[in-house]
Amino acid sequence: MSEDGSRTSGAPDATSTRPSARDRILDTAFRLFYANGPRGVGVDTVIAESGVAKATLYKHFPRKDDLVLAYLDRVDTAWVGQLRAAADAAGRDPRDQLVGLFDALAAAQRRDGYHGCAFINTAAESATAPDVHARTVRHKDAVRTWLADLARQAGAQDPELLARQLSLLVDGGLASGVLDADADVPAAARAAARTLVDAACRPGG
Amino acid sequence: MSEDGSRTSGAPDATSTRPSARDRILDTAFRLFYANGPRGVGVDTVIAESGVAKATLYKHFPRKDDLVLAYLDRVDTAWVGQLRAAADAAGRDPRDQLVGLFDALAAAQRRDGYHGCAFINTAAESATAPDVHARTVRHKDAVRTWLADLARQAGAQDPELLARQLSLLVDGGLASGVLDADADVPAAARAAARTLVDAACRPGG
DNA sequence: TACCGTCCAGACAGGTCTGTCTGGTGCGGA
DNA sequence: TCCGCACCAGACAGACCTGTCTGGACGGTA
Repeated sequence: MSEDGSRTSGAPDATSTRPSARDRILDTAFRLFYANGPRGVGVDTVIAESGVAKATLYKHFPRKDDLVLAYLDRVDTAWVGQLRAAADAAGRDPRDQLVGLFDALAAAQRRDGYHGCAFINTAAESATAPDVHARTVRHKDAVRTWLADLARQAGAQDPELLARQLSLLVDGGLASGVLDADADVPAAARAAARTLVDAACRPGG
Repeated sequence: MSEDGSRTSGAPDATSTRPSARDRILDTAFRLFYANGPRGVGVDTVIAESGVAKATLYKHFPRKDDLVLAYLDRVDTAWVGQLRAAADAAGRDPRDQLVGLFDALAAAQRRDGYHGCAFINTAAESATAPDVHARTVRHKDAVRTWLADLARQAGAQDPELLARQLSLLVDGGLASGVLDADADVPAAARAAARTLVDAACRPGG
């Protein structure tokens, strides 16, 4: 995973050094891929907007697919971090955390250029791409495992089921984001989460 | 809307007439577009597999986008029909219908070549396509309006909210279908729907 | 027979895409 | 001073894509 140690050696002069070519490529790819879908962005565009030579790009990412996977890895880190932060901000009660994580959905919708779930979008446009497929499954599994842990801490009757249900709500909310960032969606998802969490954690239910 | 009256004149011999060129194009496009995404299928492939001349295809669908929209219209009709059929099969109680429609999700997942929601997939891969965008929004609105009607008949406290929540579950289930037809997804969605419907229709809730 | 509409077959132009290759620049260390 | 490394700039090949165009076959009708 960690292959880049350019930062560990210490930059001598932070003001004069611009980001490395690799970082510029990734930053540009992240922005363009999310906005247009990886398939909708040519390598030439990434090159032009990141101010990098073609040979440099292909040195760091021998295939375009490698760049797409690196993009997905970056999305994974960012999105999981946002979900955890929103959950933490909701307090110490795991039940509140399971509901509060939907604030990340609301925050994402408010951001400019919001366009739904990068994983779903990428998987949708590359039907036959085992690597993309695998990354997406791994990402969704990681989120669901985390949700199941929280559900277990919350004392849910069937933590796996609750995790899957909340995961459906998250994915549904993100999927609708491809179209229009309907402001009512996050609130509805959050309310549904509250209902499901309460029902799953009720002693008799 | 209705521009083709080839069927109304009455076919003289049903056994010897193969489908019209237009139908063959649409059938082939439906199959290929759903499997690979419209962007992943070239016009030449549609022509080859439907046994049609290029000029014929472009006579019926002057732009490839026109064919994509016709494909989405066909998906809309089919999917809405399946949802309504599943709801009807669940009995006469609107609450049962709101839950039973998730059987359509289960049935879809069992079908060979299942690949999630054609609308979401198409919208995801064509970020800047107003027509595709509009058709998808129209489709989702139609489903949600129907759900809201059912929710109103079921006596839900806030029919619009319940409709939106169930819609999220459907979309979430379909979105996950792009990856793997996880057999647990429809059951979880159905169970969540039951919980949400019960909570929304409870006198004190 | 002559005509017309629908259709098949395929060449073609013009564009975009990925990935390779050549050539030149600037910098740090031996 | 020389070498090696990372990088910039851009030409190029080969494949694929959309959309247009030509030429001909077939069936029904006057």
